[in-house]
Amino acid sequence: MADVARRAGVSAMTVSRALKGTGTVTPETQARILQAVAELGYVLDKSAGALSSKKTGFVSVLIPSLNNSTFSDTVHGLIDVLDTQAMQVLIGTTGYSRAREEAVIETMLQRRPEGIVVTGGRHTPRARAMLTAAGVPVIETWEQPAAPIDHVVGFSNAATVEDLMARLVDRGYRRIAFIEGGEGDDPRGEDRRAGYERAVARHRLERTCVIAVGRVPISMEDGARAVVQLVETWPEVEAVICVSDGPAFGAIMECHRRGWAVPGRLAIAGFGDFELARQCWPSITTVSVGSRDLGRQAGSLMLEAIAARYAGAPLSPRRVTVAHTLVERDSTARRASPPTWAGRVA
Amino acid sequence: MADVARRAGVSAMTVSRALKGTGTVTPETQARILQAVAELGYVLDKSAGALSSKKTGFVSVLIPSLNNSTFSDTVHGLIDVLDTQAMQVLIGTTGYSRAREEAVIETMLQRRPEGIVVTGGRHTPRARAMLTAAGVPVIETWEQPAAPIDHVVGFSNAATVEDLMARLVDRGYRRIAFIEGGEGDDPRGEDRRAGYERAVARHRLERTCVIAVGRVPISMEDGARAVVQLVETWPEVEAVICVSDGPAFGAIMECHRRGWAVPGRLAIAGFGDFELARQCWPSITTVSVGSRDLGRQAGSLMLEAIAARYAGAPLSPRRVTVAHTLVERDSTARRASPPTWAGRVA
DNA sequence: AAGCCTCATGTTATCGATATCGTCACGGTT
DNA sequence: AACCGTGACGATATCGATAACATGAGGCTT
Repeated sequence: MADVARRAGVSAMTVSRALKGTGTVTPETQARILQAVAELGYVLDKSAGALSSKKTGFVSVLIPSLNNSTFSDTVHGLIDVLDTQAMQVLIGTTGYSRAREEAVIETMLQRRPEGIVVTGGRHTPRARAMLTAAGVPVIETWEQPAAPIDHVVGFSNAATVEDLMARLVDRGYRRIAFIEGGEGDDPRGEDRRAGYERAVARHRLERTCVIAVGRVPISMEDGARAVVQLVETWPEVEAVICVSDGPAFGAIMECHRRGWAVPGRLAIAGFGDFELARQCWPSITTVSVGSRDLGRQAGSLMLEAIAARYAGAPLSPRRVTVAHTLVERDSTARRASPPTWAGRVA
Repeated sequence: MADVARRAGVSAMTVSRALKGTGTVTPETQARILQAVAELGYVLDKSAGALSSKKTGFVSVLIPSLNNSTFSDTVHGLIDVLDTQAMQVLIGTTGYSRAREEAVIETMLQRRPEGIVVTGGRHTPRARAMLTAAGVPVIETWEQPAAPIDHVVGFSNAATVEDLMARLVDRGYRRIAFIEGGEGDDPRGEDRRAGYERAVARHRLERTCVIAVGRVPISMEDGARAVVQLVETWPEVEAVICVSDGPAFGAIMECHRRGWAVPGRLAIAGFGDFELARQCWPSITTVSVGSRDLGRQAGSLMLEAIAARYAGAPLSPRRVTVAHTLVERDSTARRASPPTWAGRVA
């Protein structure tokens, strides 16, 4: 930066002002500086800037995995918003493990983010302590923790599945099963299952039928395996809810392979409203939670919280509930099961 | 850090040494320091460390989008490897736009990454200039640029589709179409299409049939629309290759909806070997490029290049070609078309 | 026993920017 | 004409760590 200053015939301070738009600089000086910058190919060093201004321009976000389109949507939503204020998102993946989450949080804190967004509301005690002690806004997402660390932008996973169950019961299904992950730590999946169980009780259904397969996040293939296991174990089951759209899709494809009509033989629903659910044949009944919008809302709240903190009036903990929508599609249609091949095969 | 030093009765320098494992510190001193750290809840500030050591611990990676499972797989592979050396990955998304890529590169350079991984081999002139001038290892991935900036870990998109075409021709298909994106900048998609065209010429097929729909990256729904358009435009077409597995899946589902047997009426192939392709019914013939492994290889090369640079012997540009594999599945099976419903509908 | 090496630790300078305060010139006010 | 406010810019201190060199205590060599 000193080089640029010399070349433009000004002080480093003026260069700094010119480059970040703050303070007052004469248009001519500004032009001279920008030209010097261009000639020298100078690039501002934000690490240094961060050190003196105590603002890193980072917001950390922790998600279980990048491969899950649902969470990457949320991250995209966050980026959409934070990008407008030139804030950069530092992404960390926790691999559905609280222990890894704790480790990632520690790494992240070393970068002094101005805000932290985490997925879920259950953490190791040390993780929780670190988040609290960080002294920056924290947003927990995708759940509705009973005792939030700070802010929350989420929804109740249990409630979504309860609603879905109510709909299925309304459509006349009584023997409804649930497919979930067998190993690993997936609090949101557990909540959904709890919602299923509550619904079974509330609607006085005969019994709960839960098939647990694979390691979270369970795959399409796990769904395929699970549906077979389900039909073998409880042949009387009429409908099944999968913990997410991936396994629901796998289950449907397996039914195709075996010639089990969906929803004729078995109605299948998922969670998440992946693109796949809309495009699948039959289209999959699911719950939409608007992941990208969830990310955007978290982003806006984060900007507000950061600004408030610098203004000396930290935001008191906010709880934003994002709406979920039941998307009823063909895979649970009660009669005239749309995907029947009768008469359509050439 | 001074507080920790005082509490442990040592100098800040010793604390620094203890914390980053470098240098020599007596076990007792180490223990005392770690205890002071724990008591004070002190967290190292890497921005400051980066400034003085001139090592940020960042590697930037630019991908078109997080939502594309293929690229996130590559990023995961990168993280797998870089994590072992406590290097953090800074992810930037370019939204399939060279202009955005240029902007993101500039932002990234302000963070002084120790290495940069970009997707693709075509960039704006300024982007290229910035990458060159950055003075750190650069790896271009997912393509085989003719004139690389520095290192390359990729494959020829054209060659993969040529291979796939050869296989289809081998299976007896002669009228083969290609479905691609209509708007937007997707160099890899264009390469694949070029491979398709070369194959049409080489095998002396009657003509090229290209359907372009939607904006890149094209969706499942785009694939569904495209296949309808295809059958209407060229009813004689026997097989179609889609620019990726997403639209291939959408096309297959649309065929189901319309009662067009796959592969009986139309064989359909994709690209990328998404999980969906394996689980779909019929399973989708595709090209696998091992995205995660690609990421791992890029990661290893990056570590090597970074180490070499610090050792004063920068690595001369390397070109790593990752193998692609044809995965032939049911969606292009020539006869006894597996997915026929004859006799399986109850 | 003198000399040397090694190990653990301390001192000082520095990384590259920005916060803060100071300076100076200029134009408007009374 | 003296005064004051404002705008443009400079000088200095500082952010929090680490590189590089210095120091001193012991153990080892011959």
